[in-house]
Amino acid sequence: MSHPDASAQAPAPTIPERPGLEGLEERWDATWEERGTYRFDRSRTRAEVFSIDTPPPTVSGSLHVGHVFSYTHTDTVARYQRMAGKEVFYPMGWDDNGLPTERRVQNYFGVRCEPSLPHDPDFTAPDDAGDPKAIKKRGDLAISRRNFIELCHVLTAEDEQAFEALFRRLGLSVDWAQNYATIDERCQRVSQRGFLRNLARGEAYQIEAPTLWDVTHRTAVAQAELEDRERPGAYHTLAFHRPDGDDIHIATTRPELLAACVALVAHPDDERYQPLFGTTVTTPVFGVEVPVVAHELADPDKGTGSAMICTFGDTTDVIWWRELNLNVRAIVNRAGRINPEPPPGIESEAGLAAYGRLAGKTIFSAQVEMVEMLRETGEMLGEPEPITHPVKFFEKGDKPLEIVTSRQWYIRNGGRETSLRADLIARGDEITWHPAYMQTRYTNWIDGLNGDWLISRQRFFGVPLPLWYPLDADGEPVHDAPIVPAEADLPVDPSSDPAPGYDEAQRGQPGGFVGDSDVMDTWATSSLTPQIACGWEEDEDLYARTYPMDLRPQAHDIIRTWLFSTAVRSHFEADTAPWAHCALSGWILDPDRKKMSKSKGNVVTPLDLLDQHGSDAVRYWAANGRPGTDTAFDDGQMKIGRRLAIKILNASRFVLGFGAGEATPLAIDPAAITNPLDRAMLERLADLVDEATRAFDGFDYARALERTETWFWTFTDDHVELVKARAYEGDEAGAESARHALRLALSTLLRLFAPFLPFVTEEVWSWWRGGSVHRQAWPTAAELRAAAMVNGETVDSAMAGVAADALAEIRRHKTTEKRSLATPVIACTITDTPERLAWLRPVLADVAAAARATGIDLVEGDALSADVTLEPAAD
RNA sequence: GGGCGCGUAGCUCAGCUGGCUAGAGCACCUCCCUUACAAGGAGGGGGUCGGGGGUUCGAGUCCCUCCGCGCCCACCA
Repeated sequence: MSHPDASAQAPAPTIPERPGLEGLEERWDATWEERGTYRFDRSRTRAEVFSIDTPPPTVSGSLHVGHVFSYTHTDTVARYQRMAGKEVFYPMGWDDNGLPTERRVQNYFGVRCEPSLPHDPDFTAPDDAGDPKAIKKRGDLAISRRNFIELCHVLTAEDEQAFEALFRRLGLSVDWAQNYATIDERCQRVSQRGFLRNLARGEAYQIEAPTLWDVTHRTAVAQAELEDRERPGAYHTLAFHRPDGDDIHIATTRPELLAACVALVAHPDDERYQPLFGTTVTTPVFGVEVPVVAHELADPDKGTGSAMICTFGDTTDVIWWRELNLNVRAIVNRAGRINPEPPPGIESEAGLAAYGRLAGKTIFSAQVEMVEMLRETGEMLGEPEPITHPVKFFEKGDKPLEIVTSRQWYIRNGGRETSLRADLIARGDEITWHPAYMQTRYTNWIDGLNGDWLISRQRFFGVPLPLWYPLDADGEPVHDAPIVPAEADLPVDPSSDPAPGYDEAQRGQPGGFVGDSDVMDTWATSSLTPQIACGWEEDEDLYARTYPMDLRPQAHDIIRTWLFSTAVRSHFEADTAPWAHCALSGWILDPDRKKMSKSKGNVVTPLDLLDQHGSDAVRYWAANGRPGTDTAFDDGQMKIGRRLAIKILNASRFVLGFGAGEATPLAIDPAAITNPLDRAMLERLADLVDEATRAFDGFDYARALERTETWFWTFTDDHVELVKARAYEGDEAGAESARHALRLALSTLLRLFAPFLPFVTEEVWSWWRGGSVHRQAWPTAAELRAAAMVNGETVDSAMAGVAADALAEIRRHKTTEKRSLATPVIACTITDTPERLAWLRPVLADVAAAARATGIDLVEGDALSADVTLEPAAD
């Protein structure tokens, strides 16, 4: 073992007179950094390494309490693994890629990204950055994508420093030398290489198809980025006309799409409509002839049992359109407005005139106008009937999604292939889920996929798709023949780098090339965090020692995005699951049981929290949150944590206060531990170590903490009280036994607490022992049981409980008599069962001393009771 | 509509494969300066374990059902 920390010299014991928690965070963070306490030792083999796929927090403002919560959970596990003998690979990443950063940069600098502009190497950030008034006056500055990304780096660099400072203050045992940012050059390279590999193997493909489209951001979005929101709407009942003159009625919430109607649909078993299948009807207002078709997705119980199919109103329309081979009659453009030109099929004069009234309008205005026209023609039955219904939104958008046809890039994810779907579900079985039921969400998500993973985004601040297209003689791009870069040239930006084999002058020229202007979805990069962190194709030595990783900690709401997409990429790239374990953390709820969020204005600043309570105390609260369980924000728990930390300081000071005159002060010599009570205590401590170890091995840090804490308080209240007198003034062997046992217990407890309370445990460790407590070996039950043994004989740990019970019984009398616990006991008789008395006898002297009794008589009986006579109160 | 989780003391929660009188902390009440700690200590009150059935010698724990809460997913005319 050549770890730098192992060689640190043991300091001379120095125990402060009045130990405190103030300033521990700064002092120990600096020391850990200086000593390289958490530095990853890359000489270790894969089997010796525990690697963590740390979630890169989104750098778009500030960290919140939820981060403190979940990152603490991971850190306790990391610290445990490190002490248990693993070399922990614990990197940190920053997710500065994507829309949130883009928005901040636009607003902060007053710039707008224009991918068609050439890169300006001399560009510098505007002087008036951060001054909204000045920016408003001058207006937004259009800049190239590469310049825009440079600005993103400027702004995120500041955030990243603040984040690192907070995480250090919190005591995360991250190796800060292992750092990445999802928009940095290495990540772009890995991301683009990953995509090119997918492309080469046929796992990535492009297709022109109906796509979920956010009109605000003007970008395509993926299924995983959808959310439903309840919105007011209304059923409009419209009359379509049969050739025989009868009408057929359908209900719709989107009458503005009537011009996009390509068919009516009803369930094949619906007798009302069976006679009409195969016939045609004409649409109201526009007079377009459309077929009546049958499909089992039509629900006879909804509306009138028949629906109009439009291109495209919702995802069901897309299914019907595809499976029934219907026409395209698109009317909504990418800006969310009605196209100026009518779609094919509208040919009558009245129809064209009606369409003219809609052209160019927003969806909302078009609906108003359409309803007006339907009223005019009398083809709407009654009035619209208001309803509230769920509408699909882009999770970061504020207008309902539309569906437009566009050319996009996809990665296969099982959404269209049952065998791949089964393979990916099976990957879930290779991962141990904590808690186990979270795997169901993964499986359900894959089962519910209805398409492949759309990765292209019509945005700017992201990793560009590393592709160009040749232009034909007419200057039209040949999409089927994408030009790819050599991997050695990555990363590339096709909007400023010329395509291989072309000059920049040929950009946009007939016979030249054009760069793909899209970027990849942010998940397309973050799905590669194991590859990024472990140095895939960048540092093969590191990769071999760290991948596949041991642990992915993350929040449960992004199983469908981050977790799943990571599984997809590792499946394709390495034919393996990305990690052995994943641990899903819960939410932080505010005291009203609502999810904490910025918009509700109930976010507490993490730094304030750490200042107010101390990092160990905040970590204590966090570590009490069960894996996967939502937890209420509770500063009461932080106060308890603080008290625990202070108690550790005081108890340690007491335990280490003995034995200044010993030959080797503060040594721990198991051979000196001979007293049965001391030995029984160590037996119990061994049980605790077993339990804490088991809990940690199952990633149940909360249980490990709870058991350790309970044990510790019993230790201070009972054992320390019982042996105090003997440690002070007992005979030499008895005093030595008490002191050595106390020190062994303290050494063990400090190590058990170290994952939770890294600062206070390190502080105490430094008074007394060399090196960092965080690089010590995790305690074992075996060493404690061995220490508790004398001449190969063990003691029954029940002894400790019997002694504590007897003492409690005497204390009860003193309390009931309203006397101080220091009151001397003149006479005392303890009654208990023969079995328990047998345990009590060997430790009776300690009980008597702790009770301030000169002697205790024992009487056999049915159960514990005590007859106590106290020294009379002096008036 | 499907799936998952939760419902134990006023509050926050433990209670792991069913087993001694259902626990902890906080809050509340009483008492105690005791030479590690008053940022402490000793004690006390408080629960039909969401309701109802069932399996079992025995159920907070297993099964069924109902009620309530939360989350995820869904093709939402």
